[in-house]
Amino acid sequence: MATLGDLERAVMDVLWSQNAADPDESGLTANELRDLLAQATADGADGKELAVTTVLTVLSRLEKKGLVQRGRDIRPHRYRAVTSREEHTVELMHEVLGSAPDREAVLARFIGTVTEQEAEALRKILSS
Amino acid sequence: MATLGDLERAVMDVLWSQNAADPDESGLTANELRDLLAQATADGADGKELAVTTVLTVLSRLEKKGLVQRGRDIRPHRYRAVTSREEHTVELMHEVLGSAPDREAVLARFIGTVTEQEAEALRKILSS
DNA sequence: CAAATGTTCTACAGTACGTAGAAGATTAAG
DNA sequence: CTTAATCTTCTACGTACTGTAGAACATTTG
Repeated sequence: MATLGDLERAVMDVLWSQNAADPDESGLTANELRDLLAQATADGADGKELAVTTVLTVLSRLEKKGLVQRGRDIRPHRYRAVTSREEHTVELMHEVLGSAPDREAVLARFIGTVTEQEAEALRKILSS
Repeated sequence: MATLGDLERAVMDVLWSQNAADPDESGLTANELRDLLAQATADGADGKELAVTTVLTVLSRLEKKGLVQRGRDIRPHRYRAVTSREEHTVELMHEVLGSAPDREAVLARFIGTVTEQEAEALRKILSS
């Protein structure tokens, strides 16, 4: 599938948060994204403003990778994540799992490594 | 963690198969590996012999990534996978899962996507 | 229309990976 | 032990991906 770089990942994180907070939102513009990115990284120590073109380049690449959709009709284009973060994560997990010849063996081991709380949650889900 | 290239992956596959077939084996030499790789790809259409140095370079990189261990004491060095393919896959799944803020949500969705047979296996494992 | 704002093109540096030759190290053969 | 065969390390190069952004083109607004 698609392996993401640090910045690409950061952009997706912003888009995913946005989507989760306001599912009906039409998306973010490159400028809004740049500001949100600066904020997000400001927590740590970075907090630098990227050039808008940088953000746009990344967005184009993410679009090509199928992770981002852009509204081309309206003019400041608006970008949003195609899938939720959870869906994306599940896809990745499947991709990883699919690379193993013995899926069940992997699953068995995998289960052994999750927390008891998570195991409990899984039991519930599986019994329904 | 470590993302593997095509050749790196192919090498790991050979090492993992070897390990599975003969756990007490001391490993493979670069030359043996090269031959096995040629065989493996020969099934498809490739089947070309790589230069031994190519294999050695890849092995060094895999060693640096912590996926391969080499016997330096004996002289044709012998290489083997540090972990089993299953363990490795589980690690990757965890890595992916860990990148999500809501692990349980991801797990829930994930479960919904496995086959019924696998779900059954999971139930068994979780109930023990 | 001119100015402001937004988008696309092009570009470059850094890193990862596939690929392997050249040179140095070690073992085997005579 | 000296030479030949074998093995390992160093160095290198092309390609692809990513972060980064300026230059040029397009669109909207005043």
